[in-house]
Amino acid sequence: MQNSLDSGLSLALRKMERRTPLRPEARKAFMSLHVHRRTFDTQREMVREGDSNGHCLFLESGVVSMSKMLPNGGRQIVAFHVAGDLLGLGSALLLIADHSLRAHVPTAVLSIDDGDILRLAEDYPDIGRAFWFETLVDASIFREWNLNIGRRGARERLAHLVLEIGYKSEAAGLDQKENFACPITQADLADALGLTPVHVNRCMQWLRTEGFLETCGRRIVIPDWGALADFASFRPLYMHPEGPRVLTAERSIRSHA
Amino acid sequence: MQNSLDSGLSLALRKMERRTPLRPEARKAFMSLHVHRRTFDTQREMVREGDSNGHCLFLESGVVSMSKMLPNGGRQIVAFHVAGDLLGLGSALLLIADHSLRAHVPTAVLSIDDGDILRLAEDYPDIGRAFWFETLVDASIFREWNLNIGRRGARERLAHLVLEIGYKSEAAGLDQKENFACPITQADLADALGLTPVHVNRCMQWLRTEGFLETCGRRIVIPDWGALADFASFRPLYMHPEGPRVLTAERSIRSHA
DNA sequence: CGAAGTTTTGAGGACCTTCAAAAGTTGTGG
DNA sequence: CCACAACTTTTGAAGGTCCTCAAAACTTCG
Repeated sequence: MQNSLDSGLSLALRKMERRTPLRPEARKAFMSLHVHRRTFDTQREMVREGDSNGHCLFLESGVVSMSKMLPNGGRQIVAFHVAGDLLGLGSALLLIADHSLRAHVPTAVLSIDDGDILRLAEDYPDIGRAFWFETLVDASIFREWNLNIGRRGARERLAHLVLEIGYKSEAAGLDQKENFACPITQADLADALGLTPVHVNRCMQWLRTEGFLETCGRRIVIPDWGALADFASFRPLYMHPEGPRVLTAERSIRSHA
Repeated sequence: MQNSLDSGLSLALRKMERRTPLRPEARKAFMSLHVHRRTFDTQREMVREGDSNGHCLFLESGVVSMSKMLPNGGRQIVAFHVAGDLLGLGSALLLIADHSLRAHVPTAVLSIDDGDILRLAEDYPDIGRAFWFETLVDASIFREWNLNIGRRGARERLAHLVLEIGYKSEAAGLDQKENFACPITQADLADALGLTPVHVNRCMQWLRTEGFLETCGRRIVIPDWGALADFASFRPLYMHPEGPRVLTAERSIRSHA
């Protein structure tokens, strides 16, 4: 069993190291994390708003959304995650989950104890920095969603989300960004965009008739990436693919005391 | 000069320590940070989207907004900050600013070199954890804004923002949450809420006629906090006033190698 | 093959926007 | 201290985007 779990962790490590190279000791410590695999069916809630935290989740395969609810029943999806993502890094330090996590397809996660994550970040500063960076990127994506929901028209808004999902799928090594699986229903897209399912459907049709995209089954094809990116003013900088600042070699100058 | 700068830093420290107590060495290292004071007039841009980062800012006094622009001129304010807040912690690790910062009243900040922040986080794990926690809270607030903009009606949305500003003012020790300075124009509120200034004005009038709030000059009074919080489904949990998880004493169990 | 879920269609209406201008407030310099 | 300019808030009217409700067509899955 430990072997198959290892292979899952190494995916997380590979993804993290694409941005932040780690020192060998840190890599070894990461790989020796004690993990527990769990699987979830489609539409299954993995974490519920208000739960007390306890575990970080590494998404091995599948698609997961993070959402918040209103007392009147309104739901807002605030993020989508694909294989390779670290979910709920927040739970390492935040005591109570302020959001829910839901699987959109059959999904496998590796569950890691919060305390282990925290100790890892404390003992290995480069891992701590990598976690902090991931959190900063998440925050930046949330800001872009604010802009998207607050200030773009419905068609641009939908287009922007579709481009983001394609971009992330390619970055995760799952698909090409111009042709990718998108197993998210229009109702869920609506919840992510602050729109109604009916209106998402009409916007989707409009994007198709304009030739901006094609759908076949649960797959999306974007014939001219540049044209759609231009239409939606999509610039992937907000996902910070350039990676974090690297600390310069001169670590000696320590203090000003 | 160093003395007055010290008093600014100690405000930051006090605010951070309200959540995360630091060890004496860490506190001392924090206080010996090399800082540089800068002041900005009303409506002055402090950081522009696309700038390369270099400095974190500690907000000593004033009000600052973080915003993002669309090519068509649309602006979305994604956060407001008050005295005591650490702005642009992100710039420690993110190379390029994906947002602008603007002063809304005459404002003073202490500017700290990114590298110093990074080294501090690396050398003192408790400071690193405090920075990470601040970033997690910021991310949580962005999520709540997604929900606010995406799923609440205009009046609830405005009410929610007003409550957040009041709550933060009290938490920062500047005012009472039921009676606080709000030097933000309706046009800027509109940019934060994804609405037009005209509609913000009408919502404001409605909130007043319903008795939910009163305005006098640039001050807001909330006669019945509970009633307005209920109307806007405002629950401050998303700002995580409970503070971060504290690491248990047994630090010895290190690895599973 | 039937059941459940998802996408599509239609019609009417609400919420919020746009544009334009007046009234009120704040700040500045003579 | 007043006068004036600049900014902010307020008002009105008309229109568009997006919503609500409801039902039909299509797809997926057991």
